[in-house]
Amino acid sequence: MPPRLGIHEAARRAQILRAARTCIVALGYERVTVRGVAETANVSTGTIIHYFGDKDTMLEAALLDKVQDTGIAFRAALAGAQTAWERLERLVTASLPETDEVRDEWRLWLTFWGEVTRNERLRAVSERQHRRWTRFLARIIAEGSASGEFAAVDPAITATQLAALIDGLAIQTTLQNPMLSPAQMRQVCLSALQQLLYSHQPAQFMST
Amino acid sequence: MPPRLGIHEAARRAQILRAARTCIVALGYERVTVRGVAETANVSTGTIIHYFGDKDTMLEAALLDKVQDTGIAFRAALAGAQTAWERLERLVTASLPETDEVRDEWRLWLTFWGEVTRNERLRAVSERQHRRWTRFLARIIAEGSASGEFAAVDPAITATQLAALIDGLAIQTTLQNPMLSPAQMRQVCLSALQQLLYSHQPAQFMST
Amino acid sequence: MPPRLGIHEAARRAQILRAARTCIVALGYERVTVRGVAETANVSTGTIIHYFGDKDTMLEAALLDKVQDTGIAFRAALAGAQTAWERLERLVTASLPETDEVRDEWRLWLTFWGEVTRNERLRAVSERQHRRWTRFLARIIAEGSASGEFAAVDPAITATQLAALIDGLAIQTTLQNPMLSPAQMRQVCLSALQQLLYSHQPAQFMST
Amino acid sequence: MPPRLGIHEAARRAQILRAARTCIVALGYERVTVRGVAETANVSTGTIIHYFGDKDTMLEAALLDKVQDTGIAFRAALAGAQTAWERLERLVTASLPETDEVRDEWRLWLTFWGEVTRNERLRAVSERQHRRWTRFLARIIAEGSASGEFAAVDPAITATQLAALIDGLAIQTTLQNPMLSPAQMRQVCLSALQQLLYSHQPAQFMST
DNA sequence: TATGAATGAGTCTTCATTCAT
DNA sequence: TATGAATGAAGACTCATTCAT
Repeated sequence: MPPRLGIHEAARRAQILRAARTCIVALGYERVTVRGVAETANVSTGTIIHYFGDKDTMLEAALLDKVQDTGIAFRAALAGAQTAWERLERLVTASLPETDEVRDEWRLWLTFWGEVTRNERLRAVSERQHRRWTRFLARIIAEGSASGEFAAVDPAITATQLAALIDGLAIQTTLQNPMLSPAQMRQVCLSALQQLLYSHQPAQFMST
Repeated sequence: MPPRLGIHEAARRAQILRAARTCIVALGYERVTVRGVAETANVSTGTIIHYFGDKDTMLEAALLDKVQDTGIAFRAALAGAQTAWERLERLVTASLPETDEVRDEWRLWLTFWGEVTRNERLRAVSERQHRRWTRFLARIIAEGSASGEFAAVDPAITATQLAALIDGLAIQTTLQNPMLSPAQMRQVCLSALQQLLYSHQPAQFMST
Repeated sequence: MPPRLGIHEAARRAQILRAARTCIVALGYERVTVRGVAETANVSTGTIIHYFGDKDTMLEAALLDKVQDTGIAFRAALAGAQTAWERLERLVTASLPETDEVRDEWRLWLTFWGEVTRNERLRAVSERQHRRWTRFLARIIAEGSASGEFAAVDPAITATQLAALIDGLAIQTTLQNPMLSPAQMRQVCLSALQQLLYSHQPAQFMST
Repeated sequence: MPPRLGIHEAARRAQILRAARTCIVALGYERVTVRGVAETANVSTGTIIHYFGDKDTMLEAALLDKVQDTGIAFRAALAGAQTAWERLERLVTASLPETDEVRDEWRLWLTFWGEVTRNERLRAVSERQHRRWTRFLARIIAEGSASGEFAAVDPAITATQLAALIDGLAIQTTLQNPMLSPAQMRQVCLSALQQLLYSHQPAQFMST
């Protein structure tokens, strides 16, 4: 049964990593215990060590596994969008910490950022993921600019601004700040985005 | 009954909290140990428990102590600024994770956000602090609007946008993302801010 | 004020020892803490060490202080008793763990016995106190025998039997065994005592 | 899944509990440390927690384990006894704190009584055990009465008296009181017992 | 004489990891 | 491959004791 085993193994790994993420979101990165993940995943502690070698490796894998495939959900959100604005609007909407699923994903990001400052491997992934995400946004913005839908903005800069805006707003919304419900986050975010995309670029201010 | 005990005690507390923050930044919230803080602060573990009752209380105090007085540094940064724009520019500049001190403060915030999701008391402080900070920004923006220096924007909304922008950009800069050095962060942030403040408010888009 | 000081000191000591006994009864010998006694006595921990040198010395003193004066209450109980039997009956009655005060005293004895097995100094006091108590009983029994009120028993042996009976019954009654309420203890004890004192001494059984 | 785990586990538990009793007798209930028990039992501290959850649960188990099976040794002592008196005599003899084993068991009881006052679970066991023991004695006494060997005494009351006598005497003997060696305890105890069993029940005294 | 802040050794307990099965 | 009993290092916390005041 050699071919089957690989599949089985992959399923085990995925099962463990999912359990690990549940634990991370519930308890925080460092409060996660191997035993806790084992129970959540319905396996023994030995199995986890068997698959990942040690706890830290498993926890990193749990973060990376999720962090790296964020794009998938977004790509799905774009299906059927007609204009560049509509696409950006959908991405923003898909980012709102409105459902438990999305909120848990943001919590994972908050945890992730907290860890990245002290873990070089995570840092590399964070950087790569941010590059992917801003390039993805920049491409859409560039299309909108090219078609005349948006003003002639710098796609890379505007994408960076949009990404920061979403992250910054999502922090407060995820933390359940009553001043920034998901609906308000949407409004505030799209309002800013509109000004970034449609307004005449004002006279350049001094750079550093 | 030793004289001036209150003063001495306050100094001890401050000494311990400073040490705790050093440990948090270096190791992460949960990896901090009482022994570690004690050694950093040059006191015994017993002293820490004596002053704070338990580890968690001390760690919370360490976060709150810093998080709550952020405004002080900012107020200092404003001295001598002539225009509203100049004031905002200085605040942005003061926020750049350029020096070790500011970068450590941002690291503390990243850690803080990671913890807030699981700690109601921290959540309340996070919210209060965000309210203070955005109101502080809104007041400056309102002055600029009133004087005709800025367009007639909604101060509260624009302040929320600016705060999010700073937070979102600072995450990447603090994490040493090479695409967003402190200088680049400054440029990207001020560029967005200019568009938010000076451009004609475009026709209102659809709200939720 | 030299003469006053001695009095004051004695009062302090008594205050501390009373507090210590309260703590012992409530928590058990070893669970008593210096801080706990200090708070109960409304003094500082330093004061306790000042007076007794260390914790163990204080705890021993607390036990001895009480254990040694047990006789006082008993002597009072005898006032007005006409016959030897009446005297013994009153002593038994005074021994019943019926009031909180007497029950707490028995609890102290239970604790004391638990400690004596490992503390030579306490052992010596325990022995002396038992000798006093049985001699006290023996004297009354001898008087009753001499006057013809009781049979011609051996006072020392009968006193030992009575003391054991009281101790053994009091254990169960103090532990709130529902089969042995204070009233039942009284009945069972006096019933046995009557047989020991009034019946014809049966033919001597074999000694060891 | 290791074979016969149940058996192995039971042996481990017994090994730990025996070590715990050794420590209790040597040091006193509260002075026992997990580390000490672990070393005595030749296991790790982790193993103890693994089996019992926490220290208190283990200590209780150590007491209960012994306290509950006291009857076994006594039943063995009865083999070959012809008369009811002989049976009681053997029980008394088996109770003498003469050997280290029996003395240690009495020390355990002294410790146990000291703890029972503050532990409801232990209290329940103490009560149950006392009921068992007195019923066991009462049955023998009833047989002796029925056969005409003893006077027509109330078996329950006499059993309670005998049990108290044994407990009370054993305290002093266990505490090595020179006035009450095991041999003397035997004599004093059997002497009283004889009067309780053979003498004419005197006219009933006043009940409460 | 009396205080109580400070200490740090020692406690229980947790938990990642090992390893025999 | 998978288990989970066992380990023991490391953690938070307790508390008797010291000592400057």
